[in-house]
Amino acid sequence: MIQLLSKMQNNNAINVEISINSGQVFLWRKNGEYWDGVNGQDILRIDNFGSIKSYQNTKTDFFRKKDNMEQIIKSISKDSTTRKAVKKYLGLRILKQDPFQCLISFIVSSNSNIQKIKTSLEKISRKFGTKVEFENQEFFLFPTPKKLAKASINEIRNCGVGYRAKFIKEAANIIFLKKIDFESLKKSDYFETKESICSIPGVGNKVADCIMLFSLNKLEAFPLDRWMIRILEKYFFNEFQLETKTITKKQYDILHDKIVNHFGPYAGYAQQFLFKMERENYQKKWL
DNA sequence: CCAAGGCCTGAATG
DNA sequence: ACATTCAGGCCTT
Repeated sequence: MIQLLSKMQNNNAINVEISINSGQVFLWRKNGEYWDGVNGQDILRIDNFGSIKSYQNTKTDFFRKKDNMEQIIKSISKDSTTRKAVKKYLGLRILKQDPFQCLISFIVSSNSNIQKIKTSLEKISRKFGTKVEFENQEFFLFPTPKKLAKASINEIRNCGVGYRAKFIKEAANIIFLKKIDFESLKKSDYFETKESICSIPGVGNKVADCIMLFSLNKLEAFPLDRWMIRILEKYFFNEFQLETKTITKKQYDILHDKIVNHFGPYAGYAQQFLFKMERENYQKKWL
């Protein structure tokens, strides 16, 4: 009985450090016992128990506390590799980010790495975001869609994003003009949402899955980057035979279908646990 | 529909 | 030192 109780508590626990250091967010820093980070037009301060203090006093469910982790873990634990990852990184959560910041972050992420993504996004915030003071410290909010839509490509490029600068400007403009509305996409299904955001320049399959998983509540999204492909080849060779070396759009769709068949509707959580485990195995740096 | 090549940049590799 | 390669992809040909 006591064992059962403690097991349940573990499954619902939140590990802030692990969650933030899992490649989902970039504008975060450790301040003593707190983690401070930029989330759109808000700044969050989080303590070790996952309690959130918000600059805008918004009640954001940043750690998705409403997700039933008991059920999710049970659902995705279809194989020994995933069970191992879940056990090792218990408390890892999918974070519910500001969608616009998430969109820009993952456009920046393409063909890049965490250190550089972080540097670029910090420059973008500092240059185009509003400076605010919170808990006696200086922060820059993430720029609004309007601000980035009006910025020149050269100004954006100077933040170290290279050829992605024009993607960022065009993406911001699409959101500013409300050609795509995140709130309505939150209510749409996976395929409809994916088709919509893949129309944004700089957004392909992988980036779209990140945006959907980390900010639009699509828990079946399963971002397939080089690391995940490597993981599938290494641990899931029998489950998902990868037919070609390069993942074309169609191959990506076929593979995603197989993945959801295997892991179920919360496949995105499986992805996050596996990704975290493998990156730690290779001692990759986070923030 | 698929394969191949180009792309900003900076850290790592030789 | 200095050149080449490579990294959480995407777009064009």
